[in-house]
Amino acid sequence: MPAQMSETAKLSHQLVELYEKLSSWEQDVVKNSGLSTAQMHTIEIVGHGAHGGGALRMKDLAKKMGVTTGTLTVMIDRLEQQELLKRTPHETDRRSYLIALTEKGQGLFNEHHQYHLRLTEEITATLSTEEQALFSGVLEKVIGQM
Amino acid sequence: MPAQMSETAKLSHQLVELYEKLSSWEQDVVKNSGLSTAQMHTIEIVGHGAHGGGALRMKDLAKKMGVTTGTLTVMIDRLEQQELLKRTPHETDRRSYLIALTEKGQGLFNEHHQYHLRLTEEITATLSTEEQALFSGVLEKVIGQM
DNA sequence: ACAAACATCTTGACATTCAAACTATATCCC
DNA sequence: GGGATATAGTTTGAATGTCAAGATGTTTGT
Repeated sequence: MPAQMSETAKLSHQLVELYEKLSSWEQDVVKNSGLSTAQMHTIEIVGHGAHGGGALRMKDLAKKMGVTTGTLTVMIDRLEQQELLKRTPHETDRRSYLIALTEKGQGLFNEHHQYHLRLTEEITATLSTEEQALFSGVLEKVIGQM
Repeated sequence: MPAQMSETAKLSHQLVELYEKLSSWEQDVVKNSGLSTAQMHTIEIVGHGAHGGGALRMKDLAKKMGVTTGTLTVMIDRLEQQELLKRTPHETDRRSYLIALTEKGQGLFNEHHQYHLRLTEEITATLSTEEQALFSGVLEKVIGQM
């Protein structure tokens, strides 16, 4: 089915392009913060966890980020040195820590979140309200498929 | 405008989520290839360049990837050792090389491209033909805004 | 209470990355 | 043409990121 295939190829290309652009946008934004992208990514995940399901343990955070706990140990060490986040003992499991943002880290997260909102506004500026709702609906389906 | 704002916040969150999922999907796929994600990314850019505008110089490739030329030198060294791509002298500028895929590299690129197509098919499986076309149209606008 | 499983940290070995210094070539300007 | 300047790529040194394997302390199941 060549017609169908060609539509898939087009969409695939667009997804790659979107990904590339988001990636380089994020790199540019992060560059001005003094952190590496990996460090900012950690801040983002921890910050999001704080909104959603609460503080994460090292293991869960590592899994979510796709790295080993050994990698995460030094990452958290560095961010803790910069007072952006902190380890607090798990209440019932003394092997575990819960990783949470400090006030300073929360501030950085909020600031970065604002950048995301601004980017989203920019890239949806040409869409009508209906198109935005539609885009959102399709994204929900697409994300659900992954 | 809180209603408008809330829609933007939702879209922003969805974009982040899409990005995260694409990212971890790519990591999983690449893991089984023996290359790092950065190396596969290089293969992808060079491969795409080959379709579009022809072979790239080191400097252009570095810019496209958001790394310094120093970083790219060792990246290309490694990929050349693995015979996935090669430097060829620039015809008129003897300071420059043109970076191109070898046959082996082209094979890897094609294989990876197939993975992308398959993923795209999967994640659009629940969309009707109209929704797909609509999604594609919105993506085009969005990408154009970046 | 004891063994097995678990969560984290530490260590050692590489890979990745950048900025800055360096080499070779190209371009500009007189 | 020829010297000054700019550019392309490489090399170097230092910091960061990464993993696998082993060590330590904790929890769980029996």
